[in-house]
This record gives sequence, structure tokens and C-alpha cells, in this order.
Amino acid sequence: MGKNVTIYDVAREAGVSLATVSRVINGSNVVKPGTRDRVMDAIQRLDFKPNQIARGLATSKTTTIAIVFPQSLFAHVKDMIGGIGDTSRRLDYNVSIYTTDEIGDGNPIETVIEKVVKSRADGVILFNNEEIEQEIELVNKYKIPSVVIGACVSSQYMGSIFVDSKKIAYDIVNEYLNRGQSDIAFVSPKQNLIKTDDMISGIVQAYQEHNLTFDTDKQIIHTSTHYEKSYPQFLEYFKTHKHDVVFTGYDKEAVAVVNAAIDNGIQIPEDMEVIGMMNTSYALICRPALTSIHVPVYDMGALAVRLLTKILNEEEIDTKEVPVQHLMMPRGTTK
Amino acid sequence: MGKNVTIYDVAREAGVSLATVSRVINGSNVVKPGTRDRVMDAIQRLDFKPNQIARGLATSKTTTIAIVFPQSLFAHVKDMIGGIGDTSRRLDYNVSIYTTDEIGDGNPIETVIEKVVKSRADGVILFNNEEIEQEIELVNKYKIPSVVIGACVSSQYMGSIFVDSKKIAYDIVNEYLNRGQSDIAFVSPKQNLIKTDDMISGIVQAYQEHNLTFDTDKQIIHTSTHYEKSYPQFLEYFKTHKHDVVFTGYDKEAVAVVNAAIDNGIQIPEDMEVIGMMNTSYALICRPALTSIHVPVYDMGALAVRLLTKILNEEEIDTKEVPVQHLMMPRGTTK
DNA sequence: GTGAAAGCGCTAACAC
DNA sequence: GTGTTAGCGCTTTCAC
Repeated sequence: MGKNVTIYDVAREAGVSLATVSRVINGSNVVKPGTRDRVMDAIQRLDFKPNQIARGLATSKTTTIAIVFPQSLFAHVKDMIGGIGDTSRRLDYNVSIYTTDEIGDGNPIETVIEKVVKSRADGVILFNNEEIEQEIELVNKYKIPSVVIGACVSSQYMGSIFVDSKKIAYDIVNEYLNRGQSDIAFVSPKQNLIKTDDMISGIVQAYQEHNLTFDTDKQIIHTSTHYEKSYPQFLEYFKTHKHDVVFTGYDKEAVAVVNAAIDNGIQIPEDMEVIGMMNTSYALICRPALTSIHVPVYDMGALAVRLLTKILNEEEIDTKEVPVQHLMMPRGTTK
Repeated sequence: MGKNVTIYDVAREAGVSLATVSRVINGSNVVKPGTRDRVMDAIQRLDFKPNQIARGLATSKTTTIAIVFPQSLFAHVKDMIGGIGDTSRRLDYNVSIYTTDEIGDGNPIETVIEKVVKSRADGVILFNNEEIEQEIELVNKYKIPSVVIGACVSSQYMGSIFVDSKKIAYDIVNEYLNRGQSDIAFVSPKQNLIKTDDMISGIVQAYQEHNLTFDTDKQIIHTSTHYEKSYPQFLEYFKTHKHDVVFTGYDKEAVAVVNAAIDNGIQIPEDMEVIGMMNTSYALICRPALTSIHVPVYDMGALAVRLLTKILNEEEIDTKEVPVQHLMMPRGTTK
């Protein structure tokens, strides 16, 4: 809207060529201080804002990173956006969001990645989810530099930030098994940033090492990420079941377990212990307060952006597969 | 990365000029079907993806909308991103996010709006917050088409989507006052998508109409949006206070009230009723389940994008100030 | 119905 | 140290 002032206008105003203006706005140090000042003055006077689009065309760089995720993963992604946003801003990148759920427009993932390609984002951040394989394949096909959060993968232009979910699960189960408590249930939500497969293999391993077997049919409970659905499910479930400990892939499901168990007269933590994951606000609000595994989501977002920019700038990189540490936050649902 | 295929390559492959290729990718209907097919084939063969940046330069349109908000408002914004994302995708717009919190780089709002200007986003969505005045001023200064969510404002290129927060507060308070319950407290979080000022004026009005006065010092409780802070505050507060009803600008604070009150032996809802706002997951998880005002956040996001695109395309617009309806969701914290 | 050519606003050699 | 010029990949008149 309104005639935008261009680099030409500034050049004329300052009595220099546009190349000089370009130099000063790009911080080139070959410009004579006096000239620079004249240009700066002109920029100020005309309120010139360099057009990123034109610059993008000229440099074939957009200084934009795309983040793509299914709506269903938003609860997790939102916590990372703080780190992503702050870090992008600090490094002077823009961030564009692309969501991938079905809205009846054909294959959403292909469509979405195609939009990313058209937008010429410099890089993309992916989040582990059910369709991650396909996303990775597409991103590699188009050779878009990328980092995926929540899974351990890498390739020439791809890195990753993740927690060792197998170890998390193994450690917890191992400890309970050591105490002789082997009736452990794992609640697996539909989609998760955390690889539930890995968690399960960690659990299985712990059982094996104790010469016990983990019954994946009876000890894994599949549930919805919607409390309206998971709570009634558990309300029914705990009429006839009880475990030594149940732990879940996400806090919200753990809260459903806690509430439903209590409503069935099961004392928490005396009769049954519950452990959530991600250490969200839900854990604090829950009564008793929920023991949960803290995952440094802000940092993961920040690290993802940092790693991605290193890949983009071809900086030296120690490792493209960056693990982050989790932390058990003991509260009222465990002894 | 890798040589990108351009419109020239397609033109050569199809044996036509680039103008023709441009016509077919833009759906011009003056192209002869046979020619169109040849071009489409070539596009397919070369896997050509039109460069949005170049197109943006040529058309001075980026088909991108920017959403800007402080991190602190993210809890609200996240719920709208569903509507924003879906609608943008459907209308073929990209969305870029810009967060405005201080990270030590001078005036964050000016800096951020400046980035939006440089990015040449076609339009911007703002969210009501403490700094909204300044944001509006800047957006108007740069003549960026915009819509603000959560406040009723408009100008030539600006529209808005909002709930009538004054009426919400008025209706609730009026009803309790009619029942003779006048000890009502309002909990006001720091920042909110909802205009807490308006809510307060609604409350005041209801009191006035009952020839009562609302004591803004004693009946308004300011608190943090962090449960870790608000819960202890209320735990202390309810040692010496009790109200007929307390309602809050956001569910999370209402849950803090409920939990803290219960911990002080106050029976909910018998001794005190509690009403939250936004009808989030927190309301369901709370014990007893929290009565809350449902606000159609998804729709607000969707409507914001729709309105913005109408402004961008200079379509006919009934009203630039679009109210949405709220809905009381009675649950266990009210009688 | 299609092609030639002039931009869009900038960067980056390459001269001087 | 500064200016000239040729792109970057498209759209859009204007001819034909």
C-alpha cells in the first residue's frame, strides 16, 4: 500500500549510487564514513525499509525458516515456539508455520512441503509424528536443509534434537522392577513428539533384563489425546484394573488416569503411582500434583534453530544428532 | 540447494515462451488447451515449483500474513492458530509468526513491526495485549492491512474480531446480584486476549444498576499467569477471605483459585462458586470440573484470516468489527 | 493465442 | 571508495 521507497530513492536523496546504499545497509566496511552518514541520513529521512523479497530474489536466500507440524501436535510444538521464536529473532530469521492436518485438499503433507518449497524457505524444522517418514523423504528429495525435533536422524542437510525416550522409559521401569513392582502399564497417546515406540522398547528391555516379560497387549493402553475421551475410558478401565504404576507419554493423559483412578477409589500414590511426561502446567494443576518427566522444550526449540542455521551457513558442527537431558520431577503421584 | 528449475527451463522444455508458461501456472484461460497440456507436461517432467519470492517481487504481493504477539499471550494464541492455519491454507496464504517479547534488542515492538514491513507481508493479525495501542499505531503508520483479535477497533485497513467481554462480565455479575449475592471477586491476570478493563466496566455497571458499588481495590485480585505463583498467592489469600463467587479472566487462574480454596477447607461450589474463562482443557481437568465461558477461539482465528483477506482483496465487507458469541459452560464449580 | 521486452528492488561482480 | 551493469525468476503490457 502506498509507494514504497526503494534503494534508488535513497541513492538519489543521498547523492550516491544504489550500490553504495546497498553496501551501507549490508554493513560493508569499505564505505567512507562520511558517505555512510549521508546514506544513513537519507534512509532515516525517507524511512526506507529494505525489501526482503527483492533481496531474497537477488541472494536466493529468504532468511526464513519454516516449521511444519500436524495440528494434533500443537500442544507440544507451542511450548517450543518460545525457543524457536526468540532464537530466530536473535539470528534475524523469520519463521513461517505450516500445519499438515487433513482439510480435504488431497495429500496434505505433499501439498504442504510443496508450499514450503515454493516459499523458498532456507530451512525447515520438522516434528516427530506419525507421518514423519514421509516428511523426511520429501524434505530430502527437495534437498531442504532441516532439523527434526523428537527423533534421532541425520543426513547431509538434516540434523535432529531429541530426548532419549528409550532411556527415559528404561530407567523408570528398571527402577520399579528393582523394587519388585512389575505391574507397570504404559499409556500411549495417538501422536507424540516423543517416540512411543522407543519408550516401549526401553520398557521391554528392562523387563527382559529382569527375566520378566512385558505384555504389550495388556500393559500398553492406547488412548486419545482428548481428555473428554481419555477420562471416560480410564473411568471404565479402573473399575476392573489397577497397576503398581502407570506412566504416560504426556501429562494430560496422566491427569486423566489420576482423576479416573481416584474416582474409582484407588488411592494415589498409595495404591497406584502415576508418572506423566513433559512437565506441563497440567502436572501442577493435578491433585495430587503429578510426578512428571521434564523435557526442556524451550531449549529444544532454540537448539533446533541454532543447529539449522549452522547447517545453512555451513558452519562446523560437532554432531548433527543432538540429545537433550530430561529430568524427573517427583511430586504427589509417586512415593 | 541444487539448481532450481525456472520458468525458462519449462518454456524451453515445452517449446513455448516464458509468458505462456506464466499464463498456465496462473490459470489464465486464454491459453490454447493443446499448449497448456504441453506446458503442464513439462512442469511435471521437470518438477517445477514456481518461486514465490520472484513472483512476490513481480506482483508486490507475498501471499503471506504475519501474526504478531507477545510470548506471554501464547496460551491464547495457540488455540487460534488452528483456525488461522486452516483458513490460511485454504485461501493459499502463508503465515509467519513474530513474537514481541523483550530479548534485549531495544524496543521490541518497533523492531518487530519493522521486520514485518521488511518482509512485505500482505497483512498482519494482532492480538489484544498491553502494548496493543502502540502496535496499532505502527501498523497504521505503515498502512499495513490488519485485523486485531480481542479488541473492537477498525480503520481504513483495519478490522477486528472480538467477544463482548463487557457484556460477559455484566451478565454474570448481574445474575448473581439478582440472586442477592454481591460478594463477587474478579481475578485479573496480567495480560489477556480478553479486555479485562472492559470486563471490569461491565461489572461496575451491573453493580451500579443494583445501587451497589464494586470496590475495585478489594474485589479485583491481580495475579500471575503462572500457576506456580498464583496458587501460593491464593493459598494465602483464602486463609482470610471468601467470596460468594470469584470469576477470572482465564481458566488457569480459576483452577488456582479452586485448588487453593479447597485446600483452605472452602467447599466448592457450596461455599464459593468459581467461573473461569476460555473453556480450555484446564477446566475439564479441574476437580470439580470448572464452569467456564466458552470463547470460540478456533473460529476467531479463522474469521480473522477471512476478514483480513477481504480487506486485502478489497472485497465488500459488511462490518470491519466482527463480534463472536460466547457460551456459558456450567460445570461443577457453580450451583 | 503467443512472444518480446520491460520491469519488480535488490545484490554482486567488475570497472574505474 | 564508489559507480555501472548484469542478473535473481517471475508478471504484465504491448505487439503481432
